[in-house]
Amino acid sequence: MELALSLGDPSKPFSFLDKTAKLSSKDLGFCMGLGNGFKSQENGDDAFEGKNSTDGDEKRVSSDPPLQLDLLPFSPVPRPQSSSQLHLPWLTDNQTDPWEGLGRGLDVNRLPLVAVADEADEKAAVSSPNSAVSMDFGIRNGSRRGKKEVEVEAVETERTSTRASDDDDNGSSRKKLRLSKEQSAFLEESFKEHSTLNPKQKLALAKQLNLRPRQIEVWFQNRRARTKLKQTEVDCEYLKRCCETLAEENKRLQKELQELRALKTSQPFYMQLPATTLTMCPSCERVATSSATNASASTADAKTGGYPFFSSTSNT
DNA sequence: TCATAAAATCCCTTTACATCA
DNA sequence: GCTGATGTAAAGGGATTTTAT
Repeated sequence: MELALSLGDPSKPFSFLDKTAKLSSKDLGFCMGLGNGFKSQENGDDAFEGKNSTDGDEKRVSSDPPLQLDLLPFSPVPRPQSSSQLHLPWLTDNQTDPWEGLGRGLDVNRLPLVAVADEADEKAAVSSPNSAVSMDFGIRNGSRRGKKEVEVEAVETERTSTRASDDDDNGSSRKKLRLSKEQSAFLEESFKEHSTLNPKQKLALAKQLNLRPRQIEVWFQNRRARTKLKQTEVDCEYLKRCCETLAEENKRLQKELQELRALKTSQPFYMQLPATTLTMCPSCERVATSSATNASASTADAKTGGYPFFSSTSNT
């Protein structure tokens, strides 16, 4: 689906696409895009890919519009911290090894043993999606949490690990686990950088967070969906306001037109003045200003039987 | 070069579970 | 403790793209 609506400057109907235009609330014009079809320029795969432009995944066009909302004159929520602080594995441009920096990442005190493990461990991680190691993530990360929270998480750890073992027994049961705050935060940071992942990045994240790649994938899918939903809500709100504004404007113009018509009726020769010439299409009765000269106005008078409003010029 | 199947990934929708008031 | 609302992880399905044959 693709919906584009443009009011205002026709030369830049989609100024938000070139990312440089920031529409202000003072601008009468606005542009918006909903739905699919726009490649995210902001994502600029290179920044995400580092040098891994040969992965093939970068060719995929993100169907999401840029995350940043250009419709409304609000300031986007400032990012709490730069990605460099987190050292996301793929953010170092000169990095050829995707695993380089994993350990630096969240400074988990060398926590993710799986991060230094070989590929064989990935399968192990698959079988234990949310093991105690990952649940311990935040604690080792030095996050300040209350005792209760830690206790809850401990219980949750036990529960999830139990569930995981249950799932191993019964693969048909749907497992529902809560990602830890640290995992969510890290995923959020990753998402801020790029809303889509290539397989390498997915694997890196999975190892970093000790989750299954499928979980990373699903999380990003759900996250994109949430973003899109919020975006749609904001867009709808803005469109609603625009609609109201336009309705008011229309009402005002209609009223003005009515007054002019009344004036015309009461003062047939009012428009002998060399003022701005108004033209009206006789068929659709739309009025528009024109640069008509007095001469043309007088010509119109002749053609319209002395009614200067009705110019022969059709501006519709 | 073209056709095609397989794989991967996406989005969308739905379901199921966790949490909270 | 029960219940409804909400949030979200996960699954399933269809569409699209890429790749190998």
